[in-house]
Amino acid sequence: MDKINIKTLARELNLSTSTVSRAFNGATDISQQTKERILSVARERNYLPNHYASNLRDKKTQTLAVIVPEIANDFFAQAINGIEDVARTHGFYILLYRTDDNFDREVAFVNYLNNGKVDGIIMSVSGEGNDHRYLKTLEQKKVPVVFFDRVYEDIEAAKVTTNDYKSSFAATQHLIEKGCKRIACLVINKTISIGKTRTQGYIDALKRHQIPFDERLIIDCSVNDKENVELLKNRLSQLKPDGVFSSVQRLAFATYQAAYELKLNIPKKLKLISFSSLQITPLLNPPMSTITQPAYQMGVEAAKLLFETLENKDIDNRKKHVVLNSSLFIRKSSE
Amino acid sequence: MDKINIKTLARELNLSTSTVSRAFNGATDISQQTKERILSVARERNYLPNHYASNLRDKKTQTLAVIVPEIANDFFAQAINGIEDVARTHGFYILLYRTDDNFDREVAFVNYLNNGKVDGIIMSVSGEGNDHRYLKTLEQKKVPVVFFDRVYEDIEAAKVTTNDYKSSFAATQHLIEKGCKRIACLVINKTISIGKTRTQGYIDALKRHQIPFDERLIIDCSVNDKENVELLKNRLSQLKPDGVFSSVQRLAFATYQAAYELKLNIPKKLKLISFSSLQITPLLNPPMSTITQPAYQMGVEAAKLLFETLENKDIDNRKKHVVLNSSLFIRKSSE
DNA sequence: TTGTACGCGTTATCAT
DNA sequence: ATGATAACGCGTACAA
Repeated sequence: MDKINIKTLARELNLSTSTVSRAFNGATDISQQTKERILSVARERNYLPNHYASNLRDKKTQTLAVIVPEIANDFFAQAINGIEDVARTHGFYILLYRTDDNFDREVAFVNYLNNGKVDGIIMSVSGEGNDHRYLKTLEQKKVPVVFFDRVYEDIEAAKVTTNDYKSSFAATQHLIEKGCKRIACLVINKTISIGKTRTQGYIDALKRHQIPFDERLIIDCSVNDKENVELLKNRLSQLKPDGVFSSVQRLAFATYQAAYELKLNIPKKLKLISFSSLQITPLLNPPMSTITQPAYQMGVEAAKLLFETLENKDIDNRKKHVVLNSSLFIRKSSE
Repeated sequence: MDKINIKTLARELNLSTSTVSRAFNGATDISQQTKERILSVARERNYLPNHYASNLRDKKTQTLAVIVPEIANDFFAQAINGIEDVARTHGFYILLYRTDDNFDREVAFVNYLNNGKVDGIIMSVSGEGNDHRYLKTLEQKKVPVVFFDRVYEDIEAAKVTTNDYKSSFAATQHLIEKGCKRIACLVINKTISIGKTRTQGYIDALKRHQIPFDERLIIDCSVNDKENVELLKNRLSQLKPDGVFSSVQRLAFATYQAAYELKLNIPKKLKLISFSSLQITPLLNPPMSTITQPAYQMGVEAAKLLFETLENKDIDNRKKHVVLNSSLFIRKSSE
C-alpha cells in the first residue's frame, strides 16, 4: 500500500531509476530482458509514470484544448468528434471548454492555458469583444492556435472555415427561384465573422436578382430560444415574409415553432432554408432544407493543421486558411 | 523574450520566489502592497504559475475526466453541460474522452488516468467486457469515480441513474392502453445495464396486462444507423408489430425512417414511444412521444457527488445511488 | 547496458 | 512580512 513511483519501483527491481525510466520511453539502450522485467513488475504493482512530472521536464502535455461556444449542438459535437479522432491517432487528449458565447469566459480560459497547460488550442470563438490581445500572448509562448468556423480575422492563426458567403448566396438564390419575394434573414450576431459573411451572401443574392432590400427583414435574434420564438412570431406577422434564410440552426427551429403557433404553413406560406448539421432533418415536419457544413471534416482539418505545426516546429501554418464546401440539401421546407 | 518563471520574475522584482508564490496563492502573510506589485509585473511580463509544477507538488490537478460513449448525442451533450457547470464553479476543467462504446478504449483511457492525471472521473460505461479490474485499481490510487446512466453493477462507486425500469414499464403500458397488442422492444444491447433494465420494464408491463410475450419482438440492433434501418424494415414487415418501444433515441429515428420507406403510417399503423433527449421532438413528423431523462440534472448530480468526496476525503460516497425521474411526454407518434 | 546526479517550476516549512 | 531550501516524480547528460 506504499506509494509507488519510479524510485520505489527501481528499488524493488534492484535497478536504477534511469533504467526504469528507459523501459517506459521506448529507449533503445536497454536490454529487452530487463525492459520486460520492469514492465511486468510495473503492471503488477500498478505503476505508471506521473504525467505531470514528465511534463515538467519535457514541456509536452499530450493535451489539446478545444474551445467551443456550445457542446449540445450538432455542428460542434461532430467537429469535436473529428478533432478527437485525429488527436487519438497522435496519442493526444482533449481538454474541453465551453464558452456559452461569453467573451469573458473565453478570455479567462485562454489566459489559463497560457502557461504550458496544453500543447495547442483549437477554437471556435465567441465573436464578442474587440480586444484580442489575450490571444497574442499565446504566440509569445509558442502555443499554436487553430480557429475553426468562427474566427477572428485580425489574429494571424491557421483557420478552417466553410465557404459561407457562397452557400448563403446560393441558399437565398434558391428561395428566390422558388418564387420568394420577401425573404427574411435570421442572424444571431450580424457583426461577427459568420453572421456577417452569411448576411452578406443573402444581401448580394437579393441584389443580383433585383429584389428590393428591406433592412427590417434582417432579424437579429438571441441565444434564448423562447425569446426568439416570440420575436419571430411578431416579425413574421408584421413583416409577412414569404421566405426565411436562417443563418443558424436554432433559429430555424424557432421559426418552425413560430410558424406552427401562427398556423403559417411551411412551405406553402413560408419557405425556409437554414444552416444546420442536424442529422435527422428529413424527419422533421416538413423535412428541412439545409446548408450543411462538413462539421466532422472541419474538426479533422483543424486538428491536422495543429499537429503539423506541433510535430514540425519549422512549419508556420499561421497563414493557412482551409476552406471546405458546404452542401445544399433541398427538402420540403423550401419546395 | 527570455523564459519567464517564478525565479526570473522574483529576480526582476528583487524578491524571493516564496514571496512571489504567495502573491498567487491567496496567502495572508504578505503585504497588500508587494502583492499588488508582484501581480502587476506578472501581468505585464505575462507570467502565470506553471500548472504542472504546482500539481507535482500538490497532487491537485483541478481536472476531471469525463468518459462517455458518444458526444454527438443529445443526452450526453446535455449531461456534459451539467458536469461542466458544476466543475466551473469549483474551478475545475474537463478532460473529455469518447469511447465509441469500445471497451478496449475505455480500459486504455482509465488506465492512462491511473497516475494522478485527474482528481476524479465521471463516466458512462461502454457496457462491454466483464473484467472490471481496471476500475478497481483506481480505488487504490484514491481516484474517485462516479457513474452516470450506464453503470457497472459490480463496481462499488457512486451512481446517478434514472428509474429506467419504471419508465419503461409506464411507456409500454401507455402503448397497451392505446390499443397495441404486438409491441416491439428495440434495444442495442439487452445485456448491459440500461438495455437490460429497460427490456425488463417492457416485459413486465406485457405480463401485467396479459399480453402474450413474443421473444422475436425484442429486436437487437447495432450502433450502425443504416444497418438498423434495414433490419427494422425487415422485422416490421415480417413481425407486423403495432407498437414500438424504443429503448434508445437513435433506434426511434431508424424506425421513423423504416416506417417511411415501408409507407407505414405512424401512429395509425404503428405507435411509437422512445427514450430521447432531443429537444425538438415536437417538430418531428409526427411529433414523437418520449421518455426524457433529466440529462443536464444527471450531470449536475454526478459532479456534485464527485466534489463531495473530493472536498471532504472523509465522505465515502461509493454506496450512494442517486435516482432521478424521467418524464413521459405523450405526443402524436403514440396517439 | 546500467547507474549517478541534476534540474524542470512550484510551494510548504522553517527560519529570520 | 519576507527569504532560503527541500521535495514533488521524472528524464537525460554524463559517467562507468
